[in-house]
Amino acid sequence: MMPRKRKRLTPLNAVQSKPSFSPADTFGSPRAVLDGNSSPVTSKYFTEETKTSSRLGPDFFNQPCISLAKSFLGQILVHKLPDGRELRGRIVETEAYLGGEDEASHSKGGKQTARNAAMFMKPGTLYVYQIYGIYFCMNVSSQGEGAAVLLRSLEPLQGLDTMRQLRSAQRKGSARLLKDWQLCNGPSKLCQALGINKTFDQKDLTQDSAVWMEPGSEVPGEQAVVTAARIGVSYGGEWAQKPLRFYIGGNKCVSVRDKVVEKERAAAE
DNA sequence: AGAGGGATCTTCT
DNA sequence: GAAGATCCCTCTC
Repeated sequence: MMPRKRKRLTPLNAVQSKPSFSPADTFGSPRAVLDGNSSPVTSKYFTEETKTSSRLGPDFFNQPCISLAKSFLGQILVHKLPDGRELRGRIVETEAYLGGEDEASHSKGGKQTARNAAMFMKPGTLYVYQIYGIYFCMNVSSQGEGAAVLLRSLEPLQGLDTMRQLRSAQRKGSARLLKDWQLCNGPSKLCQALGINKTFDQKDLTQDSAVWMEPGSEVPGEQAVVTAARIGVSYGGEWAQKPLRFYIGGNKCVSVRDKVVEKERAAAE
């Protein structure tokens, strides 16, 4: 009968339609800190090799799922917006979704569908899917048939004001200011904050010009990594309990902390 | 601090 | 036709 209402703007549209700048985004000091990429880096004294070499390559992504999930902790995810602004976040929480045997994975039973095709593509391929009709979650394909790593939270590093805009766009109480640590502390929050949507599905992190990963300067040691059960997968039977979630202990931006595991950890000192 | 419900729509049974 | 790798708001303790 009646056509369905459509009132929502996609986050990316929202950003692009912004007046190209945000007062808060401009740095107070004349000499801005890291302006990242952008501007004409035409100095002949700086080869661009230093820049391009900072992207994580195929060798990094070509790891078994669990190994990759842990290795992601501390690395930097970057999205360069169409207008040149770069959004950066440090990965602090991930989940491993193994192949066919994993009952909680979209690739359970080894079934490949139009939606999960990216899970079966080469390591470093993004798998982005929509959930609950309104949010997105982003994964990175790893070694192993149908295996991928879900990115659950980031510590925002650069472009925080843009992130705040993107996150507030759809929120009712947008007047309420989000704290820095609340910008990316959840799988769909980080997608919203970085402007990641379905169009990023099947993109290659080792090749794409708009999205990539960089090696972080502060990578946690084994000691600092907390291993716990995955979130929101109760339908997965015994697989729901398996320790396939990893996060940096004590980091404020982790979405869900496992107090029991952390207590055991402390006791094991 | 924790429980409960609504939003919203693609995907697969 | 039902459920979902979520988030946010509101209500209650």
